[in-house]
Amino acid sequence: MALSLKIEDTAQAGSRAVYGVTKHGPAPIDVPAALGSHATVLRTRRGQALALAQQGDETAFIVRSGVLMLHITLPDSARQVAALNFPGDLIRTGFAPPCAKATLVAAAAGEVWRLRFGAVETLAASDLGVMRYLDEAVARRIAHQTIHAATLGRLDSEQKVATLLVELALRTGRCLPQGVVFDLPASRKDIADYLGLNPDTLSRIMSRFRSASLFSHAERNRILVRDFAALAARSPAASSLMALDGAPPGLSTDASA
Amino acid sequence: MALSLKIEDTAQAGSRAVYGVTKHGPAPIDVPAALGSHATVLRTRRGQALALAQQGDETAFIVRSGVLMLHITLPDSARQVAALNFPGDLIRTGFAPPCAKATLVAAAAGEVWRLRFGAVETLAASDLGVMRYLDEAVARRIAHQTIHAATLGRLDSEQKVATLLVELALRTGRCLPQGVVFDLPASRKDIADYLGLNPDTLSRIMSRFRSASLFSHAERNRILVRDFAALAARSPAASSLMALDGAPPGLSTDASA
DNA sequence: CGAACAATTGAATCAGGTCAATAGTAGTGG
DNA sequence: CCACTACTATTGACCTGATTCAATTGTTCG
Repeated sequence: MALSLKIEDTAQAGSRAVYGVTKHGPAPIDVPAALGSHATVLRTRRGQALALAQQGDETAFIVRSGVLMLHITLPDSARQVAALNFPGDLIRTGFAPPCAKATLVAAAAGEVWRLRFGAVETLAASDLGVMRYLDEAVARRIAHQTIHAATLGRLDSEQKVATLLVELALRTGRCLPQGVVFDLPASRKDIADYLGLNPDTLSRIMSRFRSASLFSHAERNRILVRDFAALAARSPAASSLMALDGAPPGLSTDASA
Repeated sequence: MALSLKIEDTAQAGSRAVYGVTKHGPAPIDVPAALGSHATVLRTRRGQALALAQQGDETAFIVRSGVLMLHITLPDSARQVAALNFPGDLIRTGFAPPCAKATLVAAAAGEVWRLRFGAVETLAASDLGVMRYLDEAVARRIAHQTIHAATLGRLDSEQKVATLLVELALRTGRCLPQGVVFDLPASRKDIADYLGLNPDTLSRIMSRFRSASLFSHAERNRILVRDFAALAARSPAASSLMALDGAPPGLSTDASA
């Protein structure tokens, strides 16, 4: 059961994303190592689907690197990407609503720990650090979903896209002298499904932002934001996200003045 | 600290709602009594606001009866009702995103337990029942928010309203021979804010549903659904909600065949 | 009874969705 | 290395569902 990371998946386009992701972490609480010794380590590839439940048991997943999306499809309805999960985040079988098609899909190459939730509970009872992590992870997730609900329900499409970009910059971005760089972790379709837009509209808005110089494409699927503050100004959720996820060091957060 | 329910708040329009709410409960796990002995019991009145944090401490609220709404207002944005909380549900200070105006408002008269979250954690470490309740309550909430995200992001306005009515019927409805009865727990404005609609649109759709005989107004703010199955058929989330919250006994859930 | 407010409803507008045509971008096999 | 195919993304023209605005009706409460 102990960690045996003899996996070589520095494959494809994975490595860089991983570095970027793990590097900056004023993330509230670290994942207790105790959980690692009970986990099965999974290596994910972009697009790979993970079974949400392991042989009927309630299962927990902890993202170590990369990004995981939870896809939900209600009967007779379009798909919704319910959540993006970044390193440190926790997902449980019970988080997905019953009677809906739910899939956990890796958006980027990365590492995921899988645990039986029963084992996590047992651990939490004896190890206060684990309990704190669980409570903290869950509260952060709910706060995020709350922001996301406000985004879906009350923002117009430009604001929605700006909010996503801020979120990605905060959670997967690297700060370079020229600005913040991050990868779009999914296809236009997936991103549109996360924001409750359709892909055409999303594409239009990205073009609009690009021509307004809010960002530029370093290369395919990679985005460079020169002026983070200008981007943040377009998202009503920016300040909440920064408070929740922490701003990458050196960013214009403080320079908001 | 022990429960001292010497409160007479059978006031106003409260009583009936309360009965309806508490009666049918195939609700997954009951709130452990152990929590009650550490709780401050609050009596709520419709419209009353509760402070989300108690003197800076992380605070937990458990709804015993009535309905609580979490209002969120992102800067420069319209208000969003992030969640409706029914009996058995748990709310924590940490669930509200930082940097946003967050308020906990009672939609109906009822009873709420307030606890320091630290005390809850301590209790959970020694009492497995409490831990189970917490995990369960949190998972249910996230599953609900996931459904809500899909509702906000992917359903049209009729489906949104149908989904809300199903949710209310399941969680606060009473089954009478003529059908299911429940109260609208908030003003049109609040309900619209929950669904990401504007009040005019909501009103139009309610009228449309009424003239399609999907429901009738027994009295002001009270709704009678004769044919629950017909209503459920309009909401893609109906089956998920029924699986999550349990259908009121005698309802056409089983008769879906 | 009348004032303040909540809900309904119609008409005009617009943001975003739909459809369709085009242009990029892998990936594959000669 | 270069076609060739299968996708994914972009963009324009058009259309529709939802919002906005405003006028009206209904409800609550002093």
